[in-house]
Amino acid sequence: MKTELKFKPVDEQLAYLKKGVSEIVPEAELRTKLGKSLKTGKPLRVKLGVDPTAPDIHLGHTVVIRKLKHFQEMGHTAVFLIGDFTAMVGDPTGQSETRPPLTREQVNENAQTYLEQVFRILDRRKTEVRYNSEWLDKLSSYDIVRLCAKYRVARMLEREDFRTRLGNQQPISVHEFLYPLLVAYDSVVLEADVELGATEQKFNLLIGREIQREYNQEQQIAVMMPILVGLDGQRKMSKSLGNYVGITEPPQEMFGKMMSIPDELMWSYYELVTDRTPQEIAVLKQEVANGKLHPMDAKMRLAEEVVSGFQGDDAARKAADNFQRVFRDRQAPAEMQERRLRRRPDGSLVTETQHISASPKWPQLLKYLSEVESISDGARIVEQGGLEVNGKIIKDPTARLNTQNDGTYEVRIGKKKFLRIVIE
RNA sequence: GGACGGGUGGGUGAGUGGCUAAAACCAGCAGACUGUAAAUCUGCCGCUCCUUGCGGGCUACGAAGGUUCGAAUCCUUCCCCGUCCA
Repeated sequence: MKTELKFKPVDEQLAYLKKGVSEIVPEAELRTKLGKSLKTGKPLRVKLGVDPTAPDIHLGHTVVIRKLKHFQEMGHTAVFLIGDFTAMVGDPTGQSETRPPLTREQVNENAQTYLEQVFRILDRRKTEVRYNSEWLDKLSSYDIVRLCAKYRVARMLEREDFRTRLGNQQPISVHEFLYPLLVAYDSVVLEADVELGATEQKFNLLIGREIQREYNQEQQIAVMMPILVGLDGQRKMSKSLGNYVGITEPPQEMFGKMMSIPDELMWSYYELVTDRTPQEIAVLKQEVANGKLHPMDAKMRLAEEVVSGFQGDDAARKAADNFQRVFRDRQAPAEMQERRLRRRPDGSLVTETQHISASPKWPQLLKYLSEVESISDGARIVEQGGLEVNGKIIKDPTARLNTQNDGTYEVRIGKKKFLRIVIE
């Protein structure tokens, strides 16, 4: 009896896997490996290492995770490596200065939330999850010295961020040299056939190849994805720059953020964070170019697709409707976040965490509700006409919450924030 | 170990005794315009209090002390970074 072919033909696989990819080093070798796995029926081990340096993942992280998913869909083994050890070392990539190291507790907490979020994309049952502390914790000083002996300082200094820091008279700590070596060692332990990473990881991925060779192992293929540009259209998406879309954000928020990207950027988003084929994307682009499709509509489709990928079709549909309503028709959203305040017998108000006077000034109230950064910030917004309460703009920062009202206030802060304050 | 240079607000970076909550630029925020895009224009941009006044208080120029009516600016000690020499 004939066994069913476990893998698709090499060319078909390659075509699928190459979507959106920025570089494969070396591509010919990937073809060879795919061929071999097809023949032997043995899946490739595809490594993606992530350092849990923050509790949430955002759209930028998903680019490379999606690529891992593609390999998974082709029947290969997705090895999702959590760099719980390396997160404490700190990756110098793209850093203009030494990163403050994280504690083990922070790292562990982050790792948990990461995983939950990652499985919104990857198939949980088919993913091999590993933690590099598993082996890195056990290395002796001797092992580490041996590992260091396998690489040269001159090569290390070739790396751009080291070079520029050196040139700018900025500090580089010795331990930062260790990071790429440890990551490379992970590949040795995991016997990775392929390692995924963003283009900025090229250096690390290539060291992986060299170190594997030193350990007499078959070398991994480096598959690199472009960096997702953030909402500002300028810099890489990152939490610290605030130009990101978190994948657990409420649908409306996500939708709104997606709509705020510059038009030209949407094509790269289509390519990197949706399942559209390159052909489909080309058609859309064409339609926008010749005026058949309004850029805003194209962007709305993108936003809806992205939101539905994480929050489901219904939520995405709703978010899109809401966007129409609020920003095209300039109405208050159908559903507003509601904040409740309780009035105590003595007249003062309480939130979940604090006491407020009986009729607070708006800037203060907003600060207590954490809707503005500080009271000064709130006052600023009010003075500049950014506050609307029950359809009326309030410009006087000393204006107070008037108590004669029925206890419900529909509030708009700036262009994007809406909430309903209910006093009970 | 020695010589020299440096540490200013989210970032770059001016300021060398009062006019400095600290130039300028970037980022950010609000408003106008719009498609919550981009570009542009206007304003704001430490925190806080009130009776919102060119009002009061507090905090801030690596840290701690000191000099002075007054310090980011002067002195002392310490910490940190870089360059060169060994």
